[in-house]
Amino acid sequence: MQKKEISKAVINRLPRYYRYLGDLLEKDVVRISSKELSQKMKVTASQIRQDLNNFGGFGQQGYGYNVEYLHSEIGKILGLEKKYNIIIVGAGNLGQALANYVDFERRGFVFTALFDVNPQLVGTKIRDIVVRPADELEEYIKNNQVDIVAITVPKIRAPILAADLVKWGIKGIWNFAPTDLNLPKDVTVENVHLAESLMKLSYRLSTKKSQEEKHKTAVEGSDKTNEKKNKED
Amino acid sequence: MQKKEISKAVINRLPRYYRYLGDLLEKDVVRISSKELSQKMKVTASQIRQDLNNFGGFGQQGYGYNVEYLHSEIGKILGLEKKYNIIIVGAGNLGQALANYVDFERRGFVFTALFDVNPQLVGTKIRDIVVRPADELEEYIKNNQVDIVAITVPKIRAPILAADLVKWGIKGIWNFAPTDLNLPKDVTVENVHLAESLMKLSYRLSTKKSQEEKHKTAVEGSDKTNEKKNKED
DNA sequence: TAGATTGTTAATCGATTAACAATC
DNA sequence: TAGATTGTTAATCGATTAACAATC
Repeated sequence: MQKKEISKAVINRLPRYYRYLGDLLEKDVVRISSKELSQKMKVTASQIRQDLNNFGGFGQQGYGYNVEYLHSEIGKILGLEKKYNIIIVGAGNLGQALANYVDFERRGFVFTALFDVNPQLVGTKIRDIVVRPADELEEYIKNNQVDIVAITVPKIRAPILAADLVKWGIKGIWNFAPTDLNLPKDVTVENVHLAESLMKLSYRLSTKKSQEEKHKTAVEGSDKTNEKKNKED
Repeated sequence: MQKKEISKAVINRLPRYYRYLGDLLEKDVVRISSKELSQKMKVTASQIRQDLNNFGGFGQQGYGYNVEYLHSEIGKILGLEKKYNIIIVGAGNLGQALANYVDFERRGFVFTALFDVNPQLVGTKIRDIVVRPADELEEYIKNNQVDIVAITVPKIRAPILAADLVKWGIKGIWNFAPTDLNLPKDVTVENVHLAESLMKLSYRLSTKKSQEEKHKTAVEGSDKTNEKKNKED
């Protein structure tokens, strides 16, 4: 009785629901309807109800959803009731920035170690996390519970490192290197490609600019044509 | 004669095409067919051809695509032939990490200034970029070309900052604060939500784990049922 | 009970894949 | 010319939205 596969689009939206519900919770909001939430989040109420019903009925007809309950349920779906030990390989600026990001710990993501090849960095501390030499990585993984490895090494080293990590039993990789890692399918890779994010921004900036120019010309040229359908992400 | 709107899914894929073509270029590959590229990128050849034909015919029947030409054309589409001045507001770890990321400059993204409210940070330098006091932000924007503002301030300050930036004429925002910014539609916001990325990873880790358990049980219980359709992102 | 709002089915819309004629 | 591969149309698939009966 295989449960229907949850689509990736739905999963991508879950953390955003979780965030909005967390904000509501902080404001002591007790209940919310799909309609109210849809207005806040700028999505359709229908989509919210469809998304949630992939995981079960969390609401009540005529009432809506209990904020605290729904928040906690989505947390469970996202696997946030568990604790994750994360190690960071690459203690450069990005690795250090991650290690300093205390906020993740609230959600159960704990940075337990940092590694780097650079002897200058080895031994230094980020918060209370000491930077270890990269050649101790294998041993560390064998002797400690490591759920996720954040890869913040240069592009060229990332694929080799990833292959090693897999060999040593790692199943979760948070990849910041600007490259795709081709790993066995039982290994989960989540990519953060900052350069690509920036390119998307530049694409939208340049098309928006040229649209405005076109628009200006049109207005000057003929008459008012002011209607603008816009579809945000 | 309004050109058909390019879908967001297509735009999201463009930077990845650009990256793969850049890699091929470095390896001195002269031509590539949609089929070869599709195998490298693990997408369908049909999708590649459809995507590219949103912007015009870059290939040649019987030959494929010229790597250098296609790379350069996608670069133009992404707006990478222009130069973008980026300032960073929030010179904490993440802001510093970005400022240090030299690689963006190759693509025409130049960090020109850093701002922070913390007097301890003001005056310090990241590479050759000095950290300025936040109250000089408005003046700086008025006197310098600023194309993109990277927001790396705490969640609570982000919406107010963003509203100010818009007031001062900023049209492009690269938002790292874990909140949505509701801004006029002529302002382009690109979000990088690291916490949400981590939650997606934890979702996939926890579901994969339970699938394996289910799978193991199934195998033990009955017999081999080893076929696994998998659909990666 | 009447009103509100969910859960869920059906209709629509959009994106992906397949197929093939055009053409290098 | 024959083979290869694009550009593009048509078919399929999936995701979003609309609608409404169920029910609190």
